[in-house]
Amino acid sequence: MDIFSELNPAQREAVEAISGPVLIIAGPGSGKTGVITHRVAYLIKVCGVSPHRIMAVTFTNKAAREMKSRLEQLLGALVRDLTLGTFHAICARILRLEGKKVGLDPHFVIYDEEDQISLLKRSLQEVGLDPKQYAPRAISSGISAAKSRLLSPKDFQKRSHSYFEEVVGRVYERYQQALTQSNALDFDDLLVKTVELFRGKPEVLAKYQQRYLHIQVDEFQDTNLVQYELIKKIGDKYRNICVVGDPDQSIYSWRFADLRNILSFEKDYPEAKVVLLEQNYRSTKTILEVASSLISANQQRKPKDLWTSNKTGELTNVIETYTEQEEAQFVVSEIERLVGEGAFKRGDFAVMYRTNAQSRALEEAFIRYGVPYRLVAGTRFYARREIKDMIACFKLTQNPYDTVSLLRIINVPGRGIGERTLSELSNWAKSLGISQYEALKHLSQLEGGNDERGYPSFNQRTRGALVGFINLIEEFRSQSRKLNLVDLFDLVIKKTGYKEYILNGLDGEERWENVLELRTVAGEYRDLPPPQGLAAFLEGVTLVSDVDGLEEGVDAAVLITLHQAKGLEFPVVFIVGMEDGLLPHFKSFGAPEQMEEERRLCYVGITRAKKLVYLVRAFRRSLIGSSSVSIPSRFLKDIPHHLVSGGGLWEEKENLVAQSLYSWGERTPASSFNTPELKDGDHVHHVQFGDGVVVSTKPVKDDVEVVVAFNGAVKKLLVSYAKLEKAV
DNA sequence: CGAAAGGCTCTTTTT
DNA sequence: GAGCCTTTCG
Repeated sequence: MDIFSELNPAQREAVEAISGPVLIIAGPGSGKTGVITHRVAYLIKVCGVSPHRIMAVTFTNKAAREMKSRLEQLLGALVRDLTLGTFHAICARILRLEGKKVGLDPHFVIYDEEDQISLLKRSLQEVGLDPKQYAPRAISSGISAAKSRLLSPKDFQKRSHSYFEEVVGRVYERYQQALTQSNALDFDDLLVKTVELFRGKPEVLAKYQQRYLHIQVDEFQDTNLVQYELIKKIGDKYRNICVVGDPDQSIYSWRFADLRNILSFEKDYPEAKVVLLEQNYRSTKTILEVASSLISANQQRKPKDLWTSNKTGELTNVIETYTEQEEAQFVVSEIERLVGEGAFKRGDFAVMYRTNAQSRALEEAFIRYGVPYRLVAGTRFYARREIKDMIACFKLTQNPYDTVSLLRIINVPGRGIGERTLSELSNWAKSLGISQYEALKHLSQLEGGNDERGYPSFNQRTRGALVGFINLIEEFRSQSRKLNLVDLFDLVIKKTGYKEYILNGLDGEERWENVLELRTVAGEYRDLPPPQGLAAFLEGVTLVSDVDGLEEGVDAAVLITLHQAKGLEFPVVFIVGMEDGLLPHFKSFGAPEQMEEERRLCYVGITRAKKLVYLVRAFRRSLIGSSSVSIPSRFLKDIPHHLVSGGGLWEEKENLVAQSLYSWGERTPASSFNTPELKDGDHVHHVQFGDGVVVSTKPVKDDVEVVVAFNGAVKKLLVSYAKLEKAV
C-alpha cells in the first residue's frame, strides 16, 4: 500500500508526525479528511498500532461513517476495532459500560432538546417560576453554558453574578434532580458524566488511558471545554494527541465551543508539532480569493496564506432578486440552465441558507418546476410528533422512570387520562417518595377502593385507564426481552392502536408513512439480541443529526443550512438570503464577536464551492407574515469588484431592481415535451410523484398552475415545467 | 375529558 | 405563519 503517493509535503508531515502532540491547522479544501484517514491507516499499517488503541473523534456521525468507509477500503475488517464517532456517541458508550460505577443505571435514556425543554418547563414550575416569564430556551442555554464549563448546580449558584444567572442556578438544581430521577441524561450530561466518572474513578480512567495510545480529534475549533478536558484526560498517559481544525471555520460558539482550546492546546502541550495545510485543492483561484477577502475583514484572527494551483475560474455571481419567491425561482432556473448546457448535473448544486425557515420558498420553487431536490432537515424527521411518540414508547420500555416520555404518551392515543388525573398521580407519587411509574404499578396491584397510604380517589374509569396503561408498558417491558426490535415495534403499534390513531388525524397518511420509515430504521437493529437491539436503536435515533441522513448518489440539488454544510463540498454553491438581518443574522448586531462568527459562516459557505459561487439576495423578504425591504449583506462590501459578475454589488441597486423584475420572467419551458390541456379531474402521471388527479387549474402569466393530488400529497405545479403526462 | 377555535408570541445555527 | 397556550363548548 502506498499511503503517501497522493500527499504534498505538509500533508505528509501531518501524517507522519505520530509521536507526541500535533496541531494541524487545515484551511478549507486542504485535504484534511485525506490526512486524518491516512494518519490512522499509517498508524495501523506502517507503525503496527492495534486499531483497538486508536480513538478518532468526528463532529458528526456522518463524518464518522465516511471515515470508516474510507478506512475500510484501506484496511478492511480492521476498522471495526477502532473507536470512531462523535464525542457524544463515544461518551454514551463509555457510560453504558462503566456508568454503574458512579451510580448511573445503564438503562439511562438520552434526552434531546425537546425532552429537555419539556422537563425544564416542569422544573421551572416546581421552583415556583413562570415558564412564560423565563423563556425555557434561554434557561436551557444557561444550564448548557454551566455544564460546558463543568459547573455543578452548586458551583454555578456560588458564581452567579446576575439575577438571570441566579434564576438559572435555581432551575438547574431542580432540573438536574429531575434528570436523575428519570434516569436520563441530556446531551451535555453525556460529556459531563464521563468527566465525572474519570475524576471519581481513577482506575477507570487509567484503563482508558492505557488503552488509547493515539487520539485524534477533527473540527477541533468547534470543541468546548468539557470535550477538551476529556481528550486531555484520556490522552494524558501517552500524549499522542492529534487535533485538526481551522479557527476561520469556527461556527459553534453558541454551543459553547471555545476557540481558546487551540491556544490551550499549544500551552498545555508546548512540545506540540504545528502543521499548516495551506494549499487548497478544492476551489478556483477566484473563489478562494473571494473567500479570503471576506474573512480578512475579521479582526480577531491570525492571517493565513491560502493558495491554490487550480484554474482562475468563473467570477462570483452577486444577484439581486425581487422577493424570496423570485430568489428561489432564480436558483431553480439557473440550475436548470446550467444542467441544460451540459456543464453540470443536478447533484452538483447546493443551495445554502442561514435559517431553516428559508428552505420553504426554495422547496416550493423546486416543486413547482418539477426539479428534484434533497432537503437536509425540514421539519426534522426525528422531531416529528408521530416519531417522537413512538420513540417515547420505546424509551419508556427501556427505562420506565423516564417521566418525560411517560407524560408524553400516557394519554396518546387518548385514554381518558387528563390533566387533573396526572397532577393527582404526580402528587401521590411525590407524597410516597416514589416515581410515577412506581406509583402506577402500585396502583395496579391495589384492590379497588381506598387504602391507608393516601391512595387517591380516582374514579373507576380513570383508575381503569391508568391500570390499562401501566399493564401495557409492563407488557412491552417483558416482551422487549424476548422479541426482536421489529416484532416489538409491531406489538407496540398493535397494542396502542397507534395506527388507527394516526390515520384518523390530520395528514394521517403522510404521518403513518413516517412511522413506517421509523420501522425500517428499527429493522437495522433486528438482528441484535433483544435487549441490546432496543438500546442501540434508541441511542442511534437520539444521537443522529440531520446531515447524517444526506444520502449520496441521488442526482438532485441539496438544500442545506450553512452550519450543516461544514465539511461538505459541491461544484456549485448558491448562498441565498445575502441580507443584513439574515446573514449576518440580527442577533449578531452589536456583538462584534458574533458578527465575526457570522462572517466565518459565510466563509464556510463560499469555501464549499469548487467551480462556481452565487450570492443571492431578495429586495423584499417576508419574515413571519409581513414583508419588508431588506438591506444587502454588509459582507458583500468585503468582496472586491473585480471578482464579481452579475452586477449585484449594492451600489448599483436601483437599476437592478428594475432589471430583476423582468430578467427571470422568460423561462425556457419544456415545450418539446407534451404539455397537455388539463382540466379538473384529469388523471396525470409525474416522474417524481407518480399518479395523481388534477384538483384545480389556474392561468398565471404565460403558464398554467395546476394543483394535483398525488398519492397522499397535494402539489402545486407549473404545467410547462412539471412534465405531466395525461393518463388515458 | 377532549376537540375545536381563537389568541398569543416569536423570529438562528445543533451534538 | 406556525406552534403553543388558553378558552369554550359538547
